[in-house]
Amino acid sequence: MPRKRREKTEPNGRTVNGRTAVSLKQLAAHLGLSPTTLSLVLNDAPSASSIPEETKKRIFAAAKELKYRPNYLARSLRVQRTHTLGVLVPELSDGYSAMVLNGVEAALTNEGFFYLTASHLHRDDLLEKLPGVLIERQVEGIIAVDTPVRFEPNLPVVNVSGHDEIPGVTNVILNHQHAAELGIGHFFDLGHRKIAVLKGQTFSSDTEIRFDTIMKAALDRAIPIGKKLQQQLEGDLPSPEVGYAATKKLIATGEPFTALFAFNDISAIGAIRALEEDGMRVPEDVSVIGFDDIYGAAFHNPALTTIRQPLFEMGRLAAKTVLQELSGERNGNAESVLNVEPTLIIRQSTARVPKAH
Amino acid sequence: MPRKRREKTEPNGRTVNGRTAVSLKQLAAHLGLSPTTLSLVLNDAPSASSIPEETKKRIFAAAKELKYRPNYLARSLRVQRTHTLGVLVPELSDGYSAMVLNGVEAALTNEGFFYLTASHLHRDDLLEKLPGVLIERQVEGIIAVDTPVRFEPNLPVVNVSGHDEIPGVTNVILNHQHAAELGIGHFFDLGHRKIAVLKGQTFSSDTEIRFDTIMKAALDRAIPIGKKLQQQLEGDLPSPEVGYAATKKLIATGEPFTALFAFNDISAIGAIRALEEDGMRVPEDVSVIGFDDIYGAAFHNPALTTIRQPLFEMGRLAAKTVLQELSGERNGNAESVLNVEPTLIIRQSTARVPKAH
DNA sequence: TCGTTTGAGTAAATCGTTTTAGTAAGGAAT
DNA sequence: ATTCCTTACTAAAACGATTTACTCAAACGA
Repeated sequence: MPRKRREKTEPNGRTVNGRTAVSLKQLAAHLGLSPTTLSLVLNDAPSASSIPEETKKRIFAAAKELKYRPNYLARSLRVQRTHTLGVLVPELSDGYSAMVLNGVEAALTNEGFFYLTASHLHRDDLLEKLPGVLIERQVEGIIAVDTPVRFEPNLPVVNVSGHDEIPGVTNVILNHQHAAELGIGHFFDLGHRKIAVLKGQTFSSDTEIRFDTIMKAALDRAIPIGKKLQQQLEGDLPSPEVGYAATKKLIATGEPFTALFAFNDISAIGAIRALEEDGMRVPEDVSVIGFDDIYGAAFHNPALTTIRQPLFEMGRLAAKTVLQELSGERNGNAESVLNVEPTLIIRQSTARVPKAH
Repeated sequence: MPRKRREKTEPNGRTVNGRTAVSLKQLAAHLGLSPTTLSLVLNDAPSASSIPEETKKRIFAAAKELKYRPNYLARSLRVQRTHTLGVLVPELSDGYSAMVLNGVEAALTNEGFFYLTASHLHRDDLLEKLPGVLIERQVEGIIAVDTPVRFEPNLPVVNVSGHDEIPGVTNVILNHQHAAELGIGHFFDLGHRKIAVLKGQTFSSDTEIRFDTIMKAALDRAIPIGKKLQQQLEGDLPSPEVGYAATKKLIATGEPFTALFAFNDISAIGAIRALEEDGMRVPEDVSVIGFDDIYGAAFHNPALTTIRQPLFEMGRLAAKTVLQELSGERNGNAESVLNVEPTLIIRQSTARVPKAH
């Protein structure tokens, strides 16, 4: 049973269903006016002031009637602005990037901007290629989310959770010292002295400072964290699996600990599973702190105590910053770091150190 | 401390750092050739066969040296193809859309396509406006994810989890009968006869069939599900909160049940929390089945038994379908439904019905 | 009455490509 | 010696807007 719609597609790919999308020229012809006049009126240009209301009305009416929609491509080409950004992310389904993207979008839509997303999946070839492709498509700026910047930043570039100081790249980063203080401080206050740490995967831009600041905060409280209590996450699946595996290894060393500082919520969830499988209850036997506060952290069982990163806010800030550079309100060479603050969210995965210890 | 980079930004917004992005014309001038020749050679057009290797080499060399990158806008305008799709989603951070987007992207990147994402947040004004804006930007097709299609589909449109039969719109949908059979069948096999259901929010496109098929599957086994054992999710937060609230209400009715079929994993997680708060253990006292199998379902505590939707696959299929329509391999008016199959993933949130019942 | 405004528009260039339809020079064929 | 191919290119139109620099008529001022 054939259904109605596009009866035919022109060789050029343009759709013809009764009425092809009208161009300004066609609309002008229809009205017996020149495209110039229409453009002036439709865009409310200053020089349209001499055009009588009467004519303007006719133009608007015809535009509505024939469903005229300016071709953004043509306009962009002419005015040399695409109102489009490129966003580089490792992957979309890890909860982290999606939340940042949400913030990006919130900042962009009001300004009439859109964005092209490109996932590099931690693949070197894509990390090389994608920025160029985005630039070819005339994006006006690039937001790299947890992604190393390996291209010449000759357009506004903001790196969310980027830690390399690259001229021309603005980094939006969490105050990691503060985050580490909050986490370790919380453990310390609960009486924990044997703390283990899950270090992030090598490809994650936060891995190093998060680890270093945690070590420092612990040391400041005279709680050195030995080699045996450090485990690095391995594998690039955005699933709790990696935290699970790392925690298994941690347990296997035999070194006792009463608290575990996970790299993020996802790995904390995997860690808890591993701990419980080994007969250690959370938080009765071991306290666990996550990082990020993704959706779901609150509803995990036990609900995750975690260091919240304002991911939405970070995305929004990144986008706002690019927009400011574009509008000239901000100089791309100005201050290269924008800090955001973490919050300690105390839930059920942490408790006082067990008596035995 | 001023840093180096874009020393200056031209009034037109184009970057000038030493070397402006070169145009084909400039490259041609540099070589003493015409833009035509370069275009022919660079695109390896058939008529470039008469150009000697020597010249071709010069052209490629110069292009590389001056970092020539064709302006995609100009090209798109000329050839009337943007190689860009628009994707409409309710929200990015709910895990569902992100997963579908992942699949979309996987199908697109090999084909040189990109996509613009637009979230409508269930807002009517955005649902009206966004499709038009995407079309203005000359997207070649639209993928609507769990989003009603309220615009004229005069370009390829695929709706993921869309259930309205709209001429010209292809729906990618899960085989819900099968899904319901799997879930209710599983409960039945475990001995459950008192089954409660969480119905989705009204705005979700899957709400109706999912509910209807579940009711039907239950009835087929002579287990009618009374009004009191049905609760509808309310609120549009993509968080377990809504499942939690609905389950509280369910409990409040006093009607006993030993199994709960949640609308999705997120709400299942909230439901489990509510149940446990009320002293009912999962799965010992109540069995819970989720839907979707999002990341995290496996690592929830208890691990969620769930009906998996192949979300990645659905995204990929949607994108592939649009591409096929564009290439003419597929007629947009052909078969309007593409089915994908669910899988029952048995984990820890379901068990045999307790003896007492 | 002549020059100057003002009003109501328009022609043409432009953005950076692609593509169609050539051209001009040299050699081969007749 | 003329025609006809090749070879190696190029001019110009086109895509669909925006924008600069006009034109032409009527009205106004002196």
